[in-house]
Amino acid sequence: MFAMLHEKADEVLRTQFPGNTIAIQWTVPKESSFGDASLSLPLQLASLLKKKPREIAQVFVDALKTFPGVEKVEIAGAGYVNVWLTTEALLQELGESESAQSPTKLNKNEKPVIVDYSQPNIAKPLGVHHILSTVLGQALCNLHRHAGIPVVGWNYMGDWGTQFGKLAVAWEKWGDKKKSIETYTLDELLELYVRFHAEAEADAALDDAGRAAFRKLEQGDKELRAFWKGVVTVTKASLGDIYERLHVKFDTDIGESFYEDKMVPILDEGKKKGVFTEGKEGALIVEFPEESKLPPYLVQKGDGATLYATRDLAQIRYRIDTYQPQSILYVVDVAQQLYFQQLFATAQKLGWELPEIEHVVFGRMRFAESKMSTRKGTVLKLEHVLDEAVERAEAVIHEHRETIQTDDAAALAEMMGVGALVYGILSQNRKMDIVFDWDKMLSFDGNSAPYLQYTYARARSVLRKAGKETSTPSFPKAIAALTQSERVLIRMLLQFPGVLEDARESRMPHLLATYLFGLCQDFNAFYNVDPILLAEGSTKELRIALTAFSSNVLKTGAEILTLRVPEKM
RNA sequence: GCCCCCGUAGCUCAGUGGAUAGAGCAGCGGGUUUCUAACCCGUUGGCCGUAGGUUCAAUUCCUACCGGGGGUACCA
Repeated sequence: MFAMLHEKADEVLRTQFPGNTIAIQWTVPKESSFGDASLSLPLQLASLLKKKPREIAQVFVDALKTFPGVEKVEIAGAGYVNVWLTTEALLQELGESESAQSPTKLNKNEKPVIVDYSQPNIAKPLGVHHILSTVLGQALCNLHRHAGIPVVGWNYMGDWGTQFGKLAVAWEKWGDKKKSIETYTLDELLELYVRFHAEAEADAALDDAGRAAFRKLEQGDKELRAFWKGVVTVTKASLGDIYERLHVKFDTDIGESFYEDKMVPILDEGKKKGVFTEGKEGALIVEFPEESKLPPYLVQKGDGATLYATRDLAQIRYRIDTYQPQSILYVVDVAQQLYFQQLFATAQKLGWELPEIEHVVFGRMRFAESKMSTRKGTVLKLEHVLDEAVERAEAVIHEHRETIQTDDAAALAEMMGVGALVYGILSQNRKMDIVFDWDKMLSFDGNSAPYLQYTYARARSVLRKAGKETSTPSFPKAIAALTQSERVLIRMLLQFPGVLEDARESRMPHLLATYLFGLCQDFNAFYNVDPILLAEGSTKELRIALTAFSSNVLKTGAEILTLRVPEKM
């Protein structure tokens, strides 16, 4: 229907006002008194043609008023064309949009999108701030998969670097040798790491020992390799539990260590091509043209050691060669924006044929009081925040013990608590900084995960009572007239496929979160005003179908955002 | 110094060329013989940081400035 409206308007534009290249853009008006679809094109045309906007609008009105499925067309305001659709057309359109509720079949011919996210450091527990990249990245993976696009979800582990040398030294000095390294907890490892930094402040020799140990590890020292492997094993096991709670899944967790033997060829290539040149103190750098305003980019230290930058170049090469991706998305915070500009510019200078490559930036998590530091051990652990969230959810559930319907309060608390935290992050524009505040992060009412979950449970409850729990929504052929709240809800439901597309293409999951919240508001308003089970005939049929449709959209949308919704609560 | 992001209601945030700038929280007033009141309805509250410019139309685009955050070669 909308596609046909678009064509018709385009036809009018081409035949009545030839020679104009303005794009037709139908919008869904905010106010329902402006119709189901609106066109502001006459205003643009008017200034180009030096004619009155309302006269131009009239041409569109005349052409559209007899169009099938159109109930009413009006000129409004300065020269808008507002179109109302017939009930039949709206319901038909709704039926056609239903496919957005289930994932599109995987298109195997399409090249994959690599999403690089989470990026934890080995030997350290996840801090709260890690949740940003983790859930944003997962939501982006889900959005693409839902559209049938192949995805490689990539957890790029920080499993290499000087910190292992330091940890090895700390373990050697203060560790409990009776315990094998695999039986250490992350907390115990962190303790060693923190102690190392505390003591290194007074004893500079420790740092040297740490660097020396890492060099030995790089050279393949057997004992250190075993230690390193043990630490990696311990960390992965511990991370796995948290990822499961967050409903986050990766396709690969190839980390930094994987690229150890893949950097020399890159360095050689860069030198041969004259892209890498000698900088201060024997370092290898990339210089960019004056007008780019990019400062030099360091790819090898003066002492010959490699850096994160070196590994990232090797990684781009590897990803292109192995996956031939259509795009690579780096879900990394804004502090590394310049770094990624330099990285991408360097890959270009090397003359590589690059896929679309984008730094999906997000703001930093700040703390009202003080900055976090892993080295000082002042990090707020993600696990702790999740537990606190679930505890708060339990308290809320307890408050509602008189009316609660759930069969599994523990599962509900987990769903609500974790959901509240995740929703708080995904409902905000990712570019904004987030100031960590317990009450703000763990909101349970208003625009929050529990509100979505409650709305879903309510809808499901109605469907259970109607005996329509499992059937797919079926809309009646004809309905006399729609109530105001039915119409508002239908218009909202119609927007779901477009929202998924916008959220995916702009890599902005909050568009989906905002939409779902709006849908809940419209559904709850409908639920409050229009009786569903007590209605009769085709009205009842319609309302049950709308309830089923809404609940399906809610569940689909929520799960793309990694949330879970309960059947009862 | 230079570069990037942010500045919208008391607070936290949506909206980013179009009609009267929205929501949540907080405040005030209502709604339960109806399918879950974890809800809904109404209401109070805005020089959209400041000043110019572009446009038929600017919170949205451009320029400058002010305020906050981040970055700016041997960390990742």
